[in-house]
Amino acid sequence: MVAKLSKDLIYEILSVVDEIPKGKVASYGQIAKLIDRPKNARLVGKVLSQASYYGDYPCHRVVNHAGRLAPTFPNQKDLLLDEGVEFKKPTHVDMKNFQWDM
DNA sequence: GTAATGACAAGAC
DNA sequence: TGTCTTGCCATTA
Repeated sequence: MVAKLSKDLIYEILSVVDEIPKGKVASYGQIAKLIDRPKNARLVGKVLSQASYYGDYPCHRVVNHAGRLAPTFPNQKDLLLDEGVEFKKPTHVDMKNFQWDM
């Protein structure tokens, strides 16, 4: 227990993250919209930073709108590559082909 | 109550 | 995609 965010937010966000199909990535904005909070993209990031504490969630499939990975999660790239997600650049995912298509 | 912070988004160039 | 600016929102001090 490091920082208690709204349990509602955490549950909703992690619930969506858990639905991201393997080999795909979703943007914070996408998730924010799915939880009915289109402007809470930043909150999503905060919750995700603690996601590992609340449970086992594929937070590595969540990237920002530019396809960049989390600054505190360097291993994220490796995990994505292992799932088939390609990187156009060392720091950017190929969003065009691997963004979660709903 | 106010200010600062953050794994961001969207628009403009 | 990259960088800069503005906007949003919840948490923390």
